[in-house]
Amino acid sequence: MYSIQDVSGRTGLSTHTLRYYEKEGLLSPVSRTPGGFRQYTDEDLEALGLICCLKNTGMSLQEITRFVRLTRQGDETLRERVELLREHRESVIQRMNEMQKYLEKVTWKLNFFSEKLRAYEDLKARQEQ
Amino acid sequence: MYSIQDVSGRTGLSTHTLRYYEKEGLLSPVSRTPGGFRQYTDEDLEALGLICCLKNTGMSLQEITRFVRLTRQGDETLRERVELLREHRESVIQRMNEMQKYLEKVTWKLNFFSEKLRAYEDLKARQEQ
DNA sequence: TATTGACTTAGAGTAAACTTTAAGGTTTAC
DNA sequence: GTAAACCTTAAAGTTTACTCTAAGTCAATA
Repeated sequence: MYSIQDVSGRTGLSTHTLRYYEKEGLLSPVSRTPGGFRQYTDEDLEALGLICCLKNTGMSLQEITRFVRLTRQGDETLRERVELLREHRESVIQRMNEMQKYLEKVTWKLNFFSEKLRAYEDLKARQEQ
Repeated sequence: MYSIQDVSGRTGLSTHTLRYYEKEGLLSPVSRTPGGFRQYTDEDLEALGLICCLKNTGMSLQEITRFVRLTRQGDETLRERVELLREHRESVIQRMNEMQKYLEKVTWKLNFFSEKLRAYEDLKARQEQ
């Protein structure tokens, strides 16, 4: 069992964000101590891991919420969930390919400017002589 | 020479966004017809290409604006621009590596659910018999 | 027992990057 | 020559994902 503070440390999400996610339905209601404090289970941490994974690959909180709701509805929704993940996976791959291309352009520009800088500094050095 | 509409079509940016970028200083003031209409040059298109490249690799408009301003200041700022691009390149590579790891997790989850779906449908088929 | 940190709800505030609206002027195709 | 299409600026509005504040109560630790 983990306090909200523990979970914040482990996930890198602020306590505000953790409560916000729960309120928005990204995370099932977390169990409480008799006094009403949140007690996160290993399962909750696992769920948060998947949420972060989806979020960090560009899925919107809205879509993640949809996925989580489907999960809660049980095996009836397996097909839909598989479909959702498959589409997400494709879009991530596509985005990574795009990124790769953009990265090549950045690298090209960087080399171009590096070369220009070298020439410029050579020139300055010669002028100072 | 290209109208704002042409450029919108070529870049995928809306005419609103093109004007917004110019107003915000991401793009140097575009030349005009006698009537005041924007006339984009090939150079402008080139500049927009770099802007989109940086934006699509996660650079904020603020940072892009900084980069563009440095470019306008000439060779004095070459070192700074090289530094900026180098740092950006590193951050893109790091993000891509992270994405790769997250993608593996998504793939794993997808396979897990696919298998579960297969088992579930088998079960249903057997029940229907 | 005092202090620190947790809890609640509700709602306001923030930042980025657009996106739309308002009110009007310019071009061009028929 | 006129209507449709396209242009202008300035400013307000939208969306996403938080982030913070308020105001009051409860729990745990030194």
